[in-house]
Amino acid sequence: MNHTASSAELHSSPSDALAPTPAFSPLYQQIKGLILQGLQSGEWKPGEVIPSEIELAARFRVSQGTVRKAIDELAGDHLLVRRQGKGTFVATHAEHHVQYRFLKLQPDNGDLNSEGPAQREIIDCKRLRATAEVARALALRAGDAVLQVRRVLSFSGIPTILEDLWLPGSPFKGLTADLLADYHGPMYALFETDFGVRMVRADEKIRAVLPDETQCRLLQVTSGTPLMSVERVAFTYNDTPMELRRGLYRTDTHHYRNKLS
Amino acid sequence: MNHTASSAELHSSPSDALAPTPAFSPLYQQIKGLILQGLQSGEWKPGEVIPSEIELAARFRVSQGTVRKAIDELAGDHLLVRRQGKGTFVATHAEHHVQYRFLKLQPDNGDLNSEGPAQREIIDCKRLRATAEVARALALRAGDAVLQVRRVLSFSGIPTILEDLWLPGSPFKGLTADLLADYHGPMYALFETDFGVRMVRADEKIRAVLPDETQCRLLQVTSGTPLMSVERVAFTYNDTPMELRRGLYRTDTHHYRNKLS
DNA sequence: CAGTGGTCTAGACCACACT
DNA sequence: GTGTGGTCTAGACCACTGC
Repeated sequence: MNHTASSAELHSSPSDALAPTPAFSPLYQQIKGLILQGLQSGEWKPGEVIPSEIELAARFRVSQGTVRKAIDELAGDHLLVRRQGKGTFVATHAEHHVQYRFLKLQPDNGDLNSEGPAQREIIDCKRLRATAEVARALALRAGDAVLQVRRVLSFSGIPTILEDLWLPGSPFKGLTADLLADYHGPMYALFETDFGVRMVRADEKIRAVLPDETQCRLLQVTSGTPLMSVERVAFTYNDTPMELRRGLYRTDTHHYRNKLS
Repeated sequence: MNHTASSAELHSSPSDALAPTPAFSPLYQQIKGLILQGLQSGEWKPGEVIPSEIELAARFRVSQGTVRKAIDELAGDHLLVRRQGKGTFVATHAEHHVQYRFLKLQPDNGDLNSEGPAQREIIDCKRLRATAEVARALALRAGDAVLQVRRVLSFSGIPTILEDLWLPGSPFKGLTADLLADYHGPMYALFETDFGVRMVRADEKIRAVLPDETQCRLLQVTSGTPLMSVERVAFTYNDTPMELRRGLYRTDTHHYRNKLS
């Protein structure tokens, strides 16, 4: 194919000469954007196969190598998963292997499987109006409808994590305490299947804090027990914030693990 | 070139048929290993350029594309840095841009530059014998010589981080409190220039704790103040542990930031 | 200008999964 | 066997750096 011609189609119009950058972007970046569109639009849903590299190359009128590089980057971002001989799949939080990808707390004896799955208890799930703080985190306006969920996770019967979640009201219309309680599996998997919201990345701010009275009761600790406060904002495609989560972690039997590189 | 012939040279001997895996590894992985050797052996030092892709391709008798893929992975691991038009460089902790790559604590008002560099105070630097715990972390034997360093980092005059470091004795022979105090820049940069030790990755275990009396004094906090305990093991090439570091972070004006993806 | 990394292509062949 | 992703090659051209 003629590369120059095709990239002219894909490039932003050269007429906006006012742009500070010439806005050149390589073909594979543009292909990446097109595949991303397919993911956002729901053309390919979590867990499904996307078309083969050859098909995509034909559709976008580029070489297979260019599609390959685009998919490589998307796989690197954990948006796609490649499986040799089978195809390329849309990543999902519902797989047993990568379950709890965003939960970094683990038992002190590195044995992740020994303690089994967490026991979950939904304390509360109510509809309310966003405070200024919640609105800012979720890119809403103060007063917009939000859902608040409070739950406790226990390991081996010991309450270990107390979480408060805030979710934007409209995408999560229909979410109830019962729905959460009945679902077995990661909450982010439920969000995918029932609300079409896939969490792609997250930002955490961590501090050491002391619990208030309510928190003491729910986590069964005394008021002087130091806890980790983990404030997380999770994003879908397009860097849209879709969840604010405040976690309180007991770190007497568990620790937060971070790999730096 | 004849690919099969060349990879036969690079592959591990096919005679060890007892290996559970056929031990097949792609050419670019083997090239990656060869470049890694050059880095470990000190053939190319931090901050220096490595030979161009074309030169390496000629040296290893493979195509430029194969060298490219090897370098791509090493750059992804932050072992190399590519600079278009200039060449490929060995990564270093001495660059202003990526300084403190492993320090995730930052001021609550996201302004990383406003507070300027940390004030450092070396409290102690002494030679002693490894406890069982330190020995395990550093892959030494209990009783082996180690160096222990204690220091405090302050931001805007507020003592914020108290760190204890343990380093294996032999690679760091000659490290003194004066050397540390006189050096301006990241400690890991000093390790590179003066001891030929480059830290490549690290593992952190984080907890919330309360300080003991000594820690209270050094950080100027009361005994009930919750602090973050950050236990880090840092590794050089070949996954060799070279540092155990226990940090105590005040999180009243700062927080630990973690990006999940 | 020459040299470097960055992109794109086309084609061959290998490894793996399913049927 | 057929189709998928994975590897390797060779060659062309682009973008950036510094002489």
